[in-house]
Amino acid sequence: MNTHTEENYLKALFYLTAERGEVNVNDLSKHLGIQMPTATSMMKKLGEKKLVQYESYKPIKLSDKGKKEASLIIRKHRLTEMFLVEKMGFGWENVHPIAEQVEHVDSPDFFDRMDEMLGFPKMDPHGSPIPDKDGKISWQKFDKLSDCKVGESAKLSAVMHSSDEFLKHLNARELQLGVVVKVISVEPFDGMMVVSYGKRKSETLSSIVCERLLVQRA
Amino acid sequence: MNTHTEENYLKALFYLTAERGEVNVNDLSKHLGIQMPTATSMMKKLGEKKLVQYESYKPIKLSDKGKKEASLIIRKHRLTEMFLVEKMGFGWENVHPIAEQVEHVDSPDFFDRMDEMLGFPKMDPHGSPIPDKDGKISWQKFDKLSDCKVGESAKLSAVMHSSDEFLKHLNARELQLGVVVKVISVEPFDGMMVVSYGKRKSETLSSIVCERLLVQRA
DNA sequence: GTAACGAGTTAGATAAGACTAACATAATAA
DNA sequence: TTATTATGTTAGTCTTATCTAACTCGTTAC
Repeated sequence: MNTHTEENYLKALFYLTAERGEVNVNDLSKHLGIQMPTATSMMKKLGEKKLVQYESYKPIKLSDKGKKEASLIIRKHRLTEMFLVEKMGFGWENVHPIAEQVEHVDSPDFFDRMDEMLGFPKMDPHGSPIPDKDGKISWQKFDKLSDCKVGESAKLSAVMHSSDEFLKHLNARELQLGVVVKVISVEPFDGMMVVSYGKRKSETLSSIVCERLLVQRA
Repeated sequence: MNTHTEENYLKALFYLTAERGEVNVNDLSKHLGIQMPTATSMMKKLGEKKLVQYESYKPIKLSDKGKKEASLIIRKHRLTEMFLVEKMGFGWENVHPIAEQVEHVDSPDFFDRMDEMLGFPKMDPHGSPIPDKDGKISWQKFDKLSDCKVGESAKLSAVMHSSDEFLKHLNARELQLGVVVKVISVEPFDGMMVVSYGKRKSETLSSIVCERLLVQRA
């Protein structure tokens, strides 16, 4: 069994690998808000436990074992988020800090029961895939809304880097997963988009927002 | 804010005080499965934080502040147990170890939501009172089944020292909270009781069990 | 091709929470 | 009342996870 701290390092490595391809000590320490020597010494430790492949001055890689353990923590996190939203009535912008704590609970039964009550969901409230019991993730390919052309319609399917503020921004515009958005116009200079969906016939979204909205084209 | 470890000490002190009146370092260390010096040093620390009144070689007392903090952790524990049983379908014999972990989650909203979903329950699945948001506990006076006389009827209202094995023992006899039990006979030598309830017309209970069953006389 | 800077490591310190060994106090029994 | 036993404390060590300061490696700029 790993400590909570070790679990948090594994999770961070998993996310950073998915996001940036390669992870170095600097990225990792910034992501976790710690100093570099702390990260270095933890990498040595996780290296000894065969959870990462670590050699001085080289990029850090999760081993297969490390990937699996990270996935299983992420599974617990995402199941918890889904449970909080679907069964306990929380808003999708409020569940992260709670799930961040509950994910460390050591009780397969607890999470299996959530899974069952939720009907074995494939996605969390932000559209991120929930790993299965073996830690396997079925990656779905989404397009960014920012890649859609004028006239195209697409279903909002997931959000990237879901922060509190970003999700509140979407809430204020009634942008929920499942909504079908049509691109009315794109500002060539800054990529700002005017879109229509539901009752909203002309909503303007910044390119920053459009980059972070993942969609399935109609 | 206190650490998980400190929270566990506060909880232990609260339970031991309720149970034995006075707590000494030896009791505390045995209860928590640690060595005495570890308990001594933690008592000094909690003393500095004004959570306990501690003087060398004297019994340990929780301060009012310490009592309140302990109650609030117990509140989270018991709400969680109730939630696991009522909303997630766990057996009352399986919820303790999960609640032991979930109780340390720092999120008033999370527990308030449980409370609300449960209809603001006064008792946990074992009949123990759930402290209110101020940490106040409404103690209810129960009799032990072992104090009842032949011919008396009483409603099973709570259990003491609810361990896994004890609860399974009750499950096997369909003894749930709320069941009305009638005392058929008492063995004078060892206090063993023959009782009837529901469909069970003649069930024999050891005095150990009867001592731990708390009832309200009819 | 070397200087400078960013990234990474080593060494040593600290705090929390545990331990053991050794000593001290208090309560109990003879 | 003294000896014995149980309880409690002190001192010192260990591990985990963090830090700072100082040194090293590597890459980019000139």
